Amino acid sequence: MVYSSDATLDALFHALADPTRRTIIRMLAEGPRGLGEVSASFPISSVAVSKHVRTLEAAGLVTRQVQGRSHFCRLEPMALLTAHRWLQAYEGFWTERLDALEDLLGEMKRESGPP
Amino acid sequence: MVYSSDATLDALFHALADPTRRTIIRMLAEGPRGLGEVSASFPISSVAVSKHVRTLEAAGLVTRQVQGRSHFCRLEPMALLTAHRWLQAYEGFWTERLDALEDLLGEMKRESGPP
DNA sequence: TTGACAATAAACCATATGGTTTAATATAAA
DNA sequence: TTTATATTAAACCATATGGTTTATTGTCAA
Repeated sequence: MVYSSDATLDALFHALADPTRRTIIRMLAEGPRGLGEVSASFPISSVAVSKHVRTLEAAGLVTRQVQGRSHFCRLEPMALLTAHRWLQAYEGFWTERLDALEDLLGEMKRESGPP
Repeated sequence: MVYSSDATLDALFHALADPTRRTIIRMLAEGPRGLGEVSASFPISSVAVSKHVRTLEAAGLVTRQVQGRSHFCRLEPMALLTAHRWLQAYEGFWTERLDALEDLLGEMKRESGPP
């Protein structure tokens, strides 16, 4: 198992905790975009969007390629894997609950049963 | 597909973005604990821990059962499923990358090949 | 060379966050 | 009935956050 430091997870989950940043991620999942284009799709200032992108970069979720005066942003999905792995450690707990729920539903069906 | 509101994801990822709160989660994954016991295992004040637990409750990650003057906390793993599902939407992206990496490694092995 | 344009830096603001200490509240035990 | 215990409420503090507006900086185009 690969462990990620607290600081990494802090930055990662913090980056994901903002709706604007999650929207940027969804946007970049469709392909790399210029910062200008990203910025234009939000009702906040380009300065604010720029900061959000920096936060995403700090979390390793986005990388940037500068070309003249345009900056291109690319999603780094491997960073999401880190969060996914953290959650996977608890996967057993919810599947357990889902299974219990399924069993319960099965019983209810049998009880109200086929006439 | 079940969608979770922005506010839900905000609260959830924010709750996960703090190392103390993640430790509380790990602790409660072993079974329900009294708030006192949880509190005692951190170097911060019980008031601070209490606030963290409230944050976890707000995110739906923990529920509390009051028994006299003791409060018992229980992990609610289904809340984690919400975060997991959000991440799953991007699962394809990183598996793609992992596959590419695997292919590359395979090629390198073949090239340095069996003599 | 002179503007226009894309992006950041700096300064600023209101609010949120994570922590503290000191009441206050409710329950258990003496 | 006191007194001790478990927890929260309130007030406070330093710093972080998400936003703004106004310089700056660097690059492309006229």
